[in-house]
Amino acid sequence: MLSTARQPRPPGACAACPVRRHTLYAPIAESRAAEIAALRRESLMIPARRIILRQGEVPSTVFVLYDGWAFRFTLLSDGRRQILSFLLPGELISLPALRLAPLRFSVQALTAVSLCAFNTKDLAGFVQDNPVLTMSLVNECAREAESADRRVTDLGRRSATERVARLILEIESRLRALDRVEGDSFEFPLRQEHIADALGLTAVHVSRTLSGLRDEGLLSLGQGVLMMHNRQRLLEMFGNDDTSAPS
Amino acid sequence: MLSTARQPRPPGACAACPVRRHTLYAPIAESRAAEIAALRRESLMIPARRIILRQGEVPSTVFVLYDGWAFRFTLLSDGRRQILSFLLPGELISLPALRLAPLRFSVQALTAVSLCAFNTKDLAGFVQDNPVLTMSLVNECAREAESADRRVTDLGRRSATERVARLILEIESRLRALDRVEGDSFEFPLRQEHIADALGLTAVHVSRTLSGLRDEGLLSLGQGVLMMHNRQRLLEMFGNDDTSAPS
DNA sequence: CGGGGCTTTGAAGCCGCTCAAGATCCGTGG
DNA sequence: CCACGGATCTTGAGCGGCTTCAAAGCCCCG
Repeated sequence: MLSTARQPRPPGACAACPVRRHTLYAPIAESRAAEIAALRRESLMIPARRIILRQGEVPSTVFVLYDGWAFRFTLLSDGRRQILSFLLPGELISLPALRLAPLRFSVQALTAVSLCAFNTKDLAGFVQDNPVLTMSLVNECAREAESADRRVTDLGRRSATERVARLILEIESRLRALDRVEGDSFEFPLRQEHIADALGLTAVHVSRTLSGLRDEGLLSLGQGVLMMHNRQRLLEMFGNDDTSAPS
Repeated sequence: MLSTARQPRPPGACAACPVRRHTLYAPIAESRAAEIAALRRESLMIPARRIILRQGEVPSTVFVLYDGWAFRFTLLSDGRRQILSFLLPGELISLPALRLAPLRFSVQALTAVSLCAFNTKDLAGFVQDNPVLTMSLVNECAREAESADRRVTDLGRRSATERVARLILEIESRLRALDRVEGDSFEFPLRQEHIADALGLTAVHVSRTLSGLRDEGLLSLGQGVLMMHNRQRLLEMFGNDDTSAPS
């Protein structure tokens, strides 16, 4: 069952890591997985809602999200929150940490998550010694920049309905790449408040917006599972410009 | 005189390049400037408003902006425009080009502009062969990501007045690092429509917003020159969270 | 002395916000 | 198994920030 509350899988041996091909170090030959394993310091299980990294700190640890969902965000002085991105299994938490500069955002577990921890300096050194990994890092960086540009465009120039639909399409596309979409439905643990804080809206208006999409027969959402009733039409209406990975 | 209409300086010898210490290849010893010079293919003068790079193409040339202003943007199918960032002298146009992937944005000259052109593959090779440059590239990338995050937060969670004030503070801070601020005033060639398209507003409302700031005695804007009458207060009111480089 | 681009100002309207009350869901403990 | 309580979602009513449409003023260049 696609339950939000299920426990995340604990990380196992790197050699058999199912998310490996989606991580930064994907290009490393399978035979060299031992080198990654040697770098790994430990693995962690963290409950939902726990803060993983705090804005302002200089983390000595870099995490790879093994299972579960997390998100990056900033808090304004008056309490308003902006979610900058959602993090899915296989993703690094996070690149900027490799700079040894103070973090400009915090990271919080959305569901319960499991993490692999690497020493920042060890990983940085390993990346520098492997040109192919460095390119992988630059690529990863560029992909993140593209996704930030897409979000800026959504916030600056699109309506609430467009934003919500496009966020859902983006997540579906990323989950599909992870092979976590079954038919037309997939795990979707975001609360409406998360959607609102990511898209510059209020939770109340997200509720109305989702009702609208539901009434149009485009999708339904409940029990932490999202179901697309008409993915084709959703794509035509909202995916035209540049959804990350159209299929 | 700080005129928008002045001709941009044409690039001279790399060894004497005044923007060198602000570019990607800043860490390269001055004595090795010849290696950069050898990579440079040509230099260009481009008039205001000309498109420099087009969304969708895979540019074989990477440009460094030597003098003048430019901006990155995307166009939606219905004609709406979102400006993603403004480019100032010394900056690369642009990183993602090094990936040899189709560009997700276009670049346009805001003022007349002079550029140094490098062959994409040559530059990519040079960067890969110099670990210190690779780190520089990653850093540059991370800085761009941070700035995109800041823009997302502004668009998602701040009022029109906050957005406009913070854009001005950001540009002032970047120009200051380039030593292009004289006292409280600096060159500011953006039309109100550029501000609007960068901040998710309309030009009309930017006009009202600027009037408000002017009436508060905070700044004045005309002839392509912006003057801060009370930088201190402007910083206190709008710079609290994370303006790129507070001074 | 025109004329085109840009800015300013006004009036009206709409999208999304705020405040508030109910309904529903879900984990917890009896 | 049921009852409770907190979190989440839904719905309504009224408001406000920003937009749209429009007209007039300004500025600079030719």
